[in-house]
Amino acid sequence: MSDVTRNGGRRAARKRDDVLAAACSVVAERGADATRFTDVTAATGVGVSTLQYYFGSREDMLIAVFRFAAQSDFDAVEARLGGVTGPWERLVVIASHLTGAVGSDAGWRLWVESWRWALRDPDVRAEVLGDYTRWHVLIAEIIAAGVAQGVFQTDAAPMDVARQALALVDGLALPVALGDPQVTGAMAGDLLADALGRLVGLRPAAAP
Amino acid sequence: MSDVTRNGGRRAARKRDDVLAAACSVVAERGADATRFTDVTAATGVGVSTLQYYFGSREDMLIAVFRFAAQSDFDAVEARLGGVTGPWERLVVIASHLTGAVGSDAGWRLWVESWRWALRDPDVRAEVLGDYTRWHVLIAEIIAAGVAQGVFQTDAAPMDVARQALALVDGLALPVALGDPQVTGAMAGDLLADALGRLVGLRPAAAP
Amino acid sequence: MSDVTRNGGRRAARKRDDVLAAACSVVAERGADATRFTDVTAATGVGVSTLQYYFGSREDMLIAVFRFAAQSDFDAVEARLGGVTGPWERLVVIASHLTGAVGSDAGWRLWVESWRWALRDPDVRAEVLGDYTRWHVLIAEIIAAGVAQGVFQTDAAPMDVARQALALVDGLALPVALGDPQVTGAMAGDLLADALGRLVGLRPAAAP
Amino acid sequence: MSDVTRNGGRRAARKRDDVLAAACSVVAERGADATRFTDVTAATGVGVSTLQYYFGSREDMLIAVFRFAAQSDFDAVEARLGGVTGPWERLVVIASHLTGAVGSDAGWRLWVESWRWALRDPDVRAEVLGDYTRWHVLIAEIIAAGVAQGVFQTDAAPMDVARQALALVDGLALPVALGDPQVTGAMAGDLLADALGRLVGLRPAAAP
DNA sequence: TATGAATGAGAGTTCATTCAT
DNA sequence: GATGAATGAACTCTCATTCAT
Repeated sequence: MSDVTRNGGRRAARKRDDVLAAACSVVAERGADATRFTDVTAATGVGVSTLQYYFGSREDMLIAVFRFAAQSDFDAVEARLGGVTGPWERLVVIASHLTGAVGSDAGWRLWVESWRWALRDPDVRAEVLGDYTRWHVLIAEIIAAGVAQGVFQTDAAPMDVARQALALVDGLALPVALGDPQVTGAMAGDLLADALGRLVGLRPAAAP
Repeated sequence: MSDVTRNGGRRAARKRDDVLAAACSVVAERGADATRFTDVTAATGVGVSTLQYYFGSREDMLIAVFRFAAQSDFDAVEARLGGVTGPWERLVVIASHLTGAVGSDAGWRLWVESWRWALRDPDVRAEVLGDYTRWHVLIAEIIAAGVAQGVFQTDAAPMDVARQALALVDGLALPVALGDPQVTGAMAGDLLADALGRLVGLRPAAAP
Repeated sequence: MSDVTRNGGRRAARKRDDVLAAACSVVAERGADATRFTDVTAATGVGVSTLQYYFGSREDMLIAVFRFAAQSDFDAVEARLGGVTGPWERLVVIASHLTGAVGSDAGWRLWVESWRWALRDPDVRAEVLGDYTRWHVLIAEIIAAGVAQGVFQTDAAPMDVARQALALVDGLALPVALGDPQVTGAMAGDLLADALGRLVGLRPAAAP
Repeated sequence: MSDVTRNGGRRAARKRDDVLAAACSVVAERGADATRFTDVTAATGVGVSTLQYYFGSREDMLIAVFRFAAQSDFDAVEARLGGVTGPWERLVVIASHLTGAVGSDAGWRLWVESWRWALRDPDVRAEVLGDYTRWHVLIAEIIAAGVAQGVFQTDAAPMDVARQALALVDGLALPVALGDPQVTGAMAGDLLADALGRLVGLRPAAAP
């Protein structure tokens, strides 16, 4: 394979990823069921046939979008966790990312779209549950570390606390995404921090 | 007019409600976007044009389903709360209902479908937020009563605790609905009870 | 048959005629093909079933409209011809009526709708040709009288001249109805009078 | 691109035109309002979706038919005028074409369909008025030439005479198209020639 | 590698009509 | 005499997909 070909391949792969990123926005805005090839076409300037060439069927494209979005989310959080060492602060980073308090709520919307698709598609379900577990494990590790460091105080299993914590995050993202006037982003952040603090047994001294 | 006419009207209204109930099942199973007139037709034996005669457009039918399901949910919980007086027990009733620990998870699925639709339709959003507030208020009243009776101990505003509690319920329903093998219904119930207890400051003496 | 019944019948017949008149307006505005029961319903407040009770099928209703409109037109012209005695003046009355220079162009539009329907429906064609002949005869009589009185001068058969005259009227109504900015109603009237004058050999002395 | 591609494009364009020509017949026979996609499908063997791919919506197809027919008409007359030089003869060519004395009356029917559509659609109206003016101008030029050559004798403006002449043609086409037994094609031709002669002041010497 | 042409399947909607009252 | 409920037929349109280039 010549350099030219390889460069072409790389360029093509990059273009495919660009299209994928644009498709994410479209799916986040319109919803997966309502996303047609034409919508992605309009958002990217790439023809319908080309999309099919890249992804296969429409369903394959949507699944590619879910996977891409999930990975992007995880990557983004890992990047933001990079310099943060305190268990409580790490928890807050994750929470604020997922509730969309930082960044747009496209991530959360795609998360919901993935859930929904997973309800009916076994393959997607497996992937979503896997991602779900990745979050649980990540959070559980933070909690275990917090307990070990004496920042948190709880005798519950870290994995259980992680499940409770992630449930809280997901559940609080809803009214924010819906634009509930009674639950603004800032309020949601406070409610979330307060509840997380109670769940992990945040010791008063460490409270903000 | 005559009794016959009135009965005819009543019978018609009942038939419409029967269709609506069946449509709820269909939407819960297939998802709102994927629910076609023909799907409801297959589930009810009623012709497509009759569905349109009853509901108007397909969208109107879906919205009718959302409304019907939300009201049914609320009615069911109120019925189940009928003989329950203890604040903690009342809270558990609500939680167990919403996570589908009792009854099918059709209710929760429809709840998710409503959210999703609400993200894009302002009218539905207003209704969903209204329903959301109804739950908040119901839970807040229980919490306030629990605090007054000394069963709960928290200095947070009951409405805020209610928001945290409902978020937990919503968030924990997700893995259950997805059939996460690591979070069965029973486990979710325990996790939920434990977390709710921490949030409302359930006094040890009252713990089950 | 009691008086009450007869009055009821008369009242019913009048109502039917009112509906028919309203239906004429609807057909003139929307065109026969595009006129639905619903459109007439909206214009009259009468329910669809009642329209069917009055007229039978939709097609029957349209044919009733054509017949009603044709008769109304003829009646209106005869009324306007009542006090007019001069052949040239009588001709002008007819011309001005048909081109819609006087009154709305609903009459002309319905005339066109009748033509079109007649192209495909033999029964309507027979009626339209009959009406057409009525106009020819009426005009031919006027021309014969004009020639007899020495107001017109032509050696052509009056019936032939009548056919030419009516053709002119019909043909000039078109651009007026279309709102051709180059052929206003007044201009059309002048063109028509001029051309009719030439066709019937209007003697200069009688020219306006 | 390549010859093959270009041929493909040309072939496609030709096919579209074939379909258009067939659609003209269908519209002429059934009327525009009554022309369904399936009617054109039956007449061409081309699938419904292909028609939509070619023309867009059903309305767009009808408008394409109108435009195509109008242009065809004009082209045909220009072709027939090719070798004819005498003003009177040229006038007769136009008249005989428009009344369908030569060729089928599909052209005239489509002309009527265009009028009708133009009554309700502003875009079509503009096009129809434009075509109308083209005919007016063509006829006016002939009349002016005839006057200049001394074949015609009239002091009216050529454009006005053209309007009268075209009105006559349109108006006489009606009974012919309707199959009025009292006005056969030949008679209509005579009536038309006679009336046109009077309108343009055809000098006896030049009469046929 | 990338894309336009063509097409079939399926959906929502309109509308006249029938039936019962 | 008049009308609402219910329903089947027909139509337009959208959209994913296949084929050829």
